[in-house]
Formats: sequence, structure tokens, C-alpha cells
Amino acid sequence: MSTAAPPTRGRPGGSRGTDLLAAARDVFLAHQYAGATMDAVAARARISKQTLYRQYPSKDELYAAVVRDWVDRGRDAMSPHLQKLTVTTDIRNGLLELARTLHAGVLSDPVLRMRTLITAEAERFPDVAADYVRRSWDRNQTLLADALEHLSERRLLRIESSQMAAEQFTWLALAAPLNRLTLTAGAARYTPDELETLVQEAVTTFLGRYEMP
Amino acid sequence: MSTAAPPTRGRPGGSRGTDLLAAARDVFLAHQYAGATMDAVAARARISKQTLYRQYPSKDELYAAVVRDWVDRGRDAMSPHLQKLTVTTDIRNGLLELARTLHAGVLSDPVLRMRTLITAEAERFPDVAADYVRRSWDRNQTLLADALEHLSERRLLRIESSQMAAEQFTWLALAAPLNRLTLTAGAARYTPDELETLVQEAVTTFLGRYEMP
DNA sequence: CCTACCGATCGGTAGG
DNA sequence: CCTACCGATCGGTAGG
Repeated sequence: MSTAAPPTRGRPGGSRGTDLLAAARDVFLAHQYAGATMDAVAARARISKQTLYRQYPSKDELYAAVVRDWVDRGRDAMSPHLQKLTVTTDIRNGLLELARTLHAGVLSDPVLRMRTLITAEAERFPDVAADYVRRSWDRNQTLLADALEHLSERRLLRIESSQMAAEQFTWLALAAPLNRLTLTAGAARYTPDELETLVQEAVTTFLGRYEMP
Repeated sequence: MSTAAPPTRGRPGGSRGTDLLAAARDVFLAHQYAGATMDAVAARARISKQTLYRQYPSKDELYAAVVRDWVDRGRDAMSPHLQKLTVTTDIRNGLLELARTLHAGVLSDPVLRMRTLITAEAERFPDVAADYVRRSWDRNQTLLADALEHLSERRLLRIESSQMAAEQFTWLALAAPLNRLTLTAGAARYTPDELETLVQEAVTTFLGRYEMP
């Protein structure tokens, strides 16, 4: 039957939909907005520029779609880890694990590049930036606050403002390497030992304030 | 004497030296690297492109000079405030003051723009970025660590690693608004009340760990 | 679908 | 000093 052609034969290997966005994302992350040419996107997606422009009528709209797709795909990355934290019996170990998860999630090359891209284009694309902050950053902060709230109800922590506690935890664990790697485009790598020391110290300071006496 | 011509008459008002760098800085901060044209720099400095290119043979070298000049000019901005902290008798108030100073210094529009510019160009100009981090950021962190060390010797704090304590203080006070303002290009402004709450909470958590019992 | 092209921008130079 | 220009790049289009 002609409708049962082998998958490797069907249409001539052009990317579309998610694949096109993945190709575009690669190009934007590798070269930033200005350096990402529509020719490069089309070539990487193995489609013609004509086809590219039929799906996204301008570079601006392609960029907005790439960021939206990125946020959608990373929406619930933290949830399972926070779920695990809420049922822990060892509060210190639970927080240490979470801090290491934060490092792995945020200090990776693609995440740092996406943050730099969004930051550099925030003035020209304020809505794209605001959507990223709200649906990615704020959402994860709220989920962490909920988890801390839960631990507070279980009498493992003593927290007045769970939002403030969530921010303090996040930044104690994350801010130093995030600042450094961001400013140097990843050139100033942290060693695993340095990160582990940072995690330990962050949790110690956090528990100094919020541990149940 | 011809050498005593009035200052308003001498040469036809063109900028050079520091003035040229100030003009270039304005243009780079307003439009980022790609959007800053050499024509705009020359126009703002009121010199010809020919004169501009005689002083800086390429846009790349002009950019590097602008960042170097920026670091030089901001080199000792923190020193007087840290000096004040080391002789305080009220440790909590001293730290609150310092946190407010950090906010004023780092969360200003030009500083945020310079950080975004350096970040966006860090891959193409790794040496410029590394020099900024070392001479601006690392230096201030070390100065703060020295001040905390001093307070530790005065038995107002109990600190094991003054570098770690300095980083924790900095990021407890600064990271949340810095992250937000950076990602949104300053669109998500913090109210003075929010900043003051943040400062209070940062100092409370910091003292929870490092206050002398 | 594909290629060739337009129109605009901009770093850098002095050809014309 | 200044203006006009070159050469290259690139978003977007179908003119030619």
C-alpha cells in the first residue's frame, strides 16, 4: 500500500514543528540573536528558507517561538525533586540533594546560554523575557516555597515566609557560580569540590535560620 | 600669547581621551555591541570617524577600552563603605547599611547594562570579561571578606571562611533583584519596601549563621 | 522547492 | 577634517 511506505522513505527529511524549533534553538544558542541567520536555521533544519518563512513569518516570531517552546519543555523539571524533598525524613540531606539538583539544572551550558540570549534581547522583546521569568523562574520558586511550607507543617523547618525562604535557599546555593559562569560565558568553570563546598555551606546557613530548634 | 587662548575657543569641541570613552560607553550601553555603530560614537563624541579610527583602530579595541575604563573608574567605589563597616559598633545596622549600598551600586541602570553587555560579548571577548570579573567583582568580594575578617577579630562575628561569608552576604542581599532586573532589562522594578524587606531578611539569615553567640 | 536577488546596514578606508 | 564610497552580511521576497 502506498500509505504504508517505510518511515525512512516518506518525505525528504525536512524538519518541521518541534524539530524545526530544536534546530532554531541550536542556532540561537550557538550564535545569539544577531549571529543566528535565517539561512543557518533553514540549513540546520534541512528545509528551504521559503518553507521556514511559511511557518514563521519573521525572525522575531521564530525567536519568540523558540523561547516559548523552551519554557514549555522545561516546565516541570523541578517537580519530581521537590516531591521527593517534601517526604524526606532527613532535612539536611534533602536540602543538599536539592541544591545539587539546582546546580545540575541551572548551571548547564544550554540553560546559561538561553539566559544570556533572553537577557541580551530583553529590551527588544520584553514580553518574551517576562514570560520566561514568570513561567520558568517564578513558577519554580513557588513550587519550592510550597515544598518548604510542607516541611514547615511537618515541623522539620520553622518558616515565616516560605517565598523568602525559597529565594534565600536558591541564591545561597546558586548565585555565586551563576554570576561567574554567566559573566565569563562558562570559561571560569567550578570544580565539583568547589560546588560541593558551596552546597554544604549554603545548607548550613539556611538551616541556621530555619531549622526547627 | 597664542598658547593662552581661552578654553572655549581653542580646538573645535571634539571629544578625546576620557570624553571619547564616555561617549562610546553611552552608545554601547544604550544599544549593546552590535547596535552601537561607529558612526553613532563619532557623532556623540563630535569627532570625525577618521579621528575615531586614529585613536582606536577597530570597534573591538574601542569596546575593550570602554570596559577597561569602566573597571578603572569603579575600582574603589566600595572601599569607603567597607571602611565604615569595620569600625561599626552595631553589627546589624552596619550590615543593613552595607546591603543598601550594594543595592544602590549594583542595581543601577548603567551597571546592569554593562553586565549584560559584557555577558553577551563574553564568548567573543573572553579576556575583557575575565578582566572585569577579576578586577571588579572578585576585588570587591575580597575587600568585603577582609572587612568581615576584621569584624571577626573584633569578636562581633564568628566566621570560619571570610570569603564564603562574603559571598553568602552578597548574594543573600543582591541575587534576587539582580536576577530579575537582569532578565527583564529593568522592566520588573522592585519597590523600596521590597528591597528593604529583602535587606532585613538577608541580614537576619546572615547573622543567624555568623553572629557571635 | 530553490536559487538568485533586493534593499538596508555598517565597519573600515581613501580605491574613486 | 569630511564625505563618499567599498565590500560584506543578512532579512526577506519573487521584482527579475
